[in-house]
Amino acid sequence: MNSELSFTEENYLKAIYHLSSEGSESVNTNSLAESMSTTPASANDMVKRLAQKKLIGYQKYKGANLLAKGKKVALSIIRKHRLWEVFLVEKLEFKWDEVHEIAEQLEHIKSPNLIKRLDKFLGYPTMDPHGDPIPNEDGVMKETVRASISDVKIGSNGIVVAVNNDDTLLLQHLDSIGIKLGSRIHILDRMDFDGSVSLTIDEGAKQFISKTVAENLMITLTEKK
Amino acid sequence: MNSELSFTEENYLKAIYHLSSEGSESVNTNSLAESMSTTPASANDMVKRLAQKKLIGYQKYKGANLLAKGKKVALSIIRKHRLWEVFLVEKLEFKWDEVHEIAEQLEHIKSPNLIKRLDKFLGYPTMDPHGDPIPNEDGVMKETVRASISDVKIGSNGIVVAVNNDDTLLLQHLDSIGIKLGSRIHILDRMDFDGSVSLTIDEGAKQFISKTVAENLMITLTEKK
DNA sequence: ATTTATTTTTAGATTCATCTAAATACAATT
DNA sequence: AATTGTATTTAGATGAATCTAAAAATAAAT
Repeated sequence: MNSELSFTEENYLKAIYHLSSEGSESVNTNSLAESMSTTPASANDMVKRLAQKKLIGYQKYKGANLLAKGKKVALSIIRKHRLWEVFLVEKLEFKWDEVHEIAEQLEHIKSPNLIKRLDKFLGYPTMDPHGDPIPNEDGVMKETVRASISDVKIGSNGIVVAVNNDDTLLLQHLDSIGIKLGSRIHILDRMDFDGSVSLTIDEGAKQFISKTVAENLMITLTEKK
Repeated sequence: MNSELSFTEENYLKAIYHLSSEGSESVNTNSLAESMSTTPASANDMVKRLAQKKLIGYQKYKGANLLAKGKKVALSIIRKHRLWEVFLVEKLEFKWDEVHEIAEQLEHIKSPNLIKRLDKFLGYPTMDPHGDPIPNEDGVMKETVRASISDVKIGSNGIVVAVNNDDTLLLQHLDSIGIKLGSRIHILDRMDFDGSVSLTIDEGAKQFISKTVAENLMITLTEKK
């Protein structure tokens, strides 16, 4: 009858949410296992457990999908993760590429009041330092219209709102060339032969970024500069 | 070779520290079990594991005592616990009787940097909201000279620095009669027949507290008012 | 429609933290 | 020194969360 979930259970729910974009489509065992850095057998064990607790739907060989209860949990974990990231960056002066793994731990702290008060203390932010939206208490978040730099038209202007990757090396590379959340981007050109992109950052000098970097950089489109 | 300790292991080390006042004397199985709200058998299992990891000294039937490594861990957990309590009270505006169980979770967050930055953010406090000293990075803490109100001479003045008890009812009672950390106390009299004490709080009107309350209230003695 | 390859599931083990119940050691008294 | 009582330890089980290795089901390709 203990409804407290383990850290692992919470992490699986979060992974299913992320893998199924909004928690609707069903997630197959192998990709879940990969996302959790574990074996398909372990993922399958966990899926059965979560299904028994009515947090996810699951039928043999058909994959897993979040049920209402499970989606609620996933969104609350994501909310906590992102609020803690804001705290770490804005209050403790961490760089935005250092906060992910600490937030992975903090997101599991259980307290009915803590997150409410943290949210207030931070001034009710709607985005985390990576530009991802923070769900409100009911799990609702404003989705921003965003696109990868590799998909956007030449001549577009936008603001960096997310990096689709937690790889520390990539994040540090971006830092070194001066790209951070909130940076204003103007797309100058895209090279057909290797997919690299030339652009300006905050109205600065022309720079090149590789196809891989372009693919992982998400911007929201803006009209002009 | 994984040196990461589980939450439970950390909690046992902390309990041994508290039970052996400074981690020197040895702690017997039964009191450790009681302090961890578990059975002597479980405590004994854990003691064997911690001894194998060279965190505590242990010989059959002789009890457990912290070794240098274990004491360091215990003090670092206590440091984290108390810093988080300061954060919760001073920044998130929790009352000081609400923070213990949240800090019990936060104290296990692992990050080489987090506590350093939190400490700085809080202005390097030396005491937690309950008046307990916060160990520095090397595990050193300034011990304040303190005494229970039930032991102190009539006519003494002091400042409330700690409550030797986490019982929520007691903490709420203190709150309701206006006693909090930092309150200035003047001892007027002690009744022999029931051990109750009359005193003033922050130069206010004369009040009575029961023997039990007096025993649990620790003050540091000050010269005058 | 078979065969082959991939994905998914099961079966059986392992480790951690716990338990109950029983055995053993130590301490205290007669 | 034998007895009684208490503290401590062991033995054996249990439930998570994991693993490897093997079996079964589904999907893809000839």
